Amino acid sequence: MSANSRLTIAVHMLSVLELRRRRDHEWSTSEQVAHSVRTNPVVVRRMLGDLRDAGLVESRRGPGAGWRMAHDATEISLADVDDALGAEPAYAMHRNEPNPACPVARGIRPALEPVYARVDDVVRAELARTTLADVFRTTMALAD
Amino acid sequence: MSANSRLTIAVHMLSVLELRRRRDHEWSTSEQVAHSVRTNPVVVRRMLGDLRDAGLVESRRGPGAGWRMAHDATEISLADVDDALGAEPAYAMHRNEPNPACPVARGIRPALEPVYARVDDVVRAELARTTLADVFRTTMALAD
DNA sequence: TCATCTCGTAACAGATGTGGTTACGATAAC
DNA sequence: GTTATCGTAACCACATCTGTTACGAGATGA
Repeated sequence: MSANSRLTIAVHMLSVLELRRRRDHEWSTSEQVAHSVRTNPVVVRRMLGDLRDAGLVESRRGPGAGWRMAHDATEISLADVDDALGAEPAYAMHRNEPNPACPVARGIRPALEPVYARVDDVVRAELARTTLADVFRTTMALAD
Repeated sequence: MSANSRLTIAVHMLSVLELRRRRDHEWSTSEQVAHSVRTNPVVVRRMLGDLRDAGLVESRRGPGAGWRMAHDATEISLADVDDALGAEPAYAMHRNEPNPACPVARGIRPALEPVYARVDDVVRAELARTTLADVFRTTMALAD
């Protein structure tokens, strides 16, 4: 299984917050967000909870409570969202230690490390080029 | 769970083939490769089987059989290996259809698609810059 | 022909990650 | 105090990946 749809879901949730805010609903409930994503409100609260811990959204409790974005959509990039989700790099080293008796096993990890670091850099740089406002604008334009 | 150590393992296996070839062992068995990676020979045969289907390695059966690289290490890039493994993009769309009654749900996927496509492009481009020969050279240099 | 070696591959178990669900306490508005 | 909603634990279901056993297929050489 891959964890690779989490960024999509998070951006979807944030876009729902943005849409509702523009329609004069400052706060949105996990139930309302869940309805658009077609998932369970607990799933929404879990993921928005991660985003709140990273400072991207705010939550409020009690009646009339819910969630809202903590910043303007122009100030949040997809890289920020990916970070907030604790996303792991696309490529990782061995899960189990390889055999140190073999020179390949000893040297392969330090050899691949800088390669993977560069890959991670370009991914983050590319994600940083797009903001939630960009995504929201395109989303609305393509909704019909 | 993430499938993200597969490229590492594959490059490790190919490097073992390269090392043994340079030591005048043209063919290597899955048992020998498994010893360096510290895994099961069947795991090696499965993964090298994928690489063979992509034309990166060759296999032979019977006594004295095994595996060898099908090309020079300078001619195979990490992007080729990743392709051969059938690697999936780092980011994917929703697993379940979102609610078409919501404009965000309707527009979010076409809006994110080009973003993810660009991410995939830069990842592939970065991986294409490194060949197996590059990795092998660095691996040997860092083995001690 | 036969013994032997190794690949090729099916089948299954275990670990792990993600998402969905239920449940219930905490909090805040009225 | 009633009500709405978050916060979070607990559990299940499901998919993927890895490791393992098992055994047939193919090739070599005596």
